[in-house]
Amino acid sequence: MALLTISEVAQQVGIRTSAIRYYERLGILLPPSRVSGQRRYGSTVVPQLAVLKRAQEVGFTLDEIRRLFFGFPQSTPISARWQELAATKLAELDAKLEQIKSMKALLQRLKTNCHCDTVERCGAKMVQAGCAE
Amino acid sequence: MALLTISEVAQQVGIRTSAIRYYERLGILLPPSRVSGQRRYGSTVVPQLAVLKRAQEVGFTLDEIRRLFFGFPQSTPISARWQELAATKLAELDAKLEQIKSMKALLQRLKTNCHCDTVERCGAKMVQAGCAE
DNA sequence: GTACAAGTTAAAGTCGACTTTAAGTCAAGT
DNA sequence: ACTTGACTTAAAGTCGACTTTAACTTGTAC
Repeated sequence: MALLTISEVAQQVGIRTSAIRYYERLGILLPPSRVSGQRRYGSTVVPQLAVLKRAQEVGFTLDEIRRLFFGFPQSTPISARWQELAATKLAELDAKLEQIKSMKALLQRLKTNCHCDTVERCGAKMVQAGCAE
Repeated sequence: MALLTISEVAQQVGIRTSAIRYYERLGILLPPSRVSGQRRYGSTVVPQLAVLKRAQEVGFTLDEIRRLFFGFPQSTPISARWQELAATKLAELDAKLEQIKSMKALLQRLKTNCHCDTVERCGAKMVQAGCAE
């Protein structure tokens, strides 16, 4: 099984080499072997990075991803790890959803109900009742 | 009509004095008059900051807020300004809503459908079909 | 006259996820 | 011998919205 250079890994996964080095510095990727100073990766790093990428897509921070990889007893299957971290994250996503919905509602009211001429009038109404409400 | 010091303004609006100075540096607030070097504000600054705050609450950046205040012909009423900027912002908020919804969906599928043991297996499946799909 | 509170400035720090830069190493090809 | 290309590192830069810090001035109270 051939070892991969950092740029081969980057290309296969679709990220930059600088990101890979950054993940290593953060302790999300274990330091790989070296050949005359250069990193050489086994092929397992590709699926690892795929999981990292997917985890980012669903909203996990790099800190949480490090916990996903290294924050459980080694015997804990990845499925169980997902379970645990997903519960919290889903709640966070729900909170964000609600926040954006209320931003939308507030903006909609402002758009349709505001008839102010000046910033000062508009702001004065907001101080009292919220202008367009 | 009494002039307000920066900390009086800050207290009335519920923000820090450092934020007020920051807004002035960005050109969102006009430089006020001075008394022996210190800023003195007319009371119109309070509703102005109320509008700024509200604009932030509905998702506008400081750059967009500067446009709200100074990016239109002076005769343009604030209501018309809101109209124009709100249209774009509502579309952005909708996009964010959709993004979060798809993150939720993806995470949900991962949580309920993933039965992988190892990160490598899970990632390998993702490369192919997305694991839990 | 001196301490204190509140103001002033420019510059640097914060957070997260990286990227960019500068300077250097290394193996291979001509 | 020399160039090229790919790699290495540490440190600094980026974005946005501020805050914090350090050093300084000013007016007022005792």
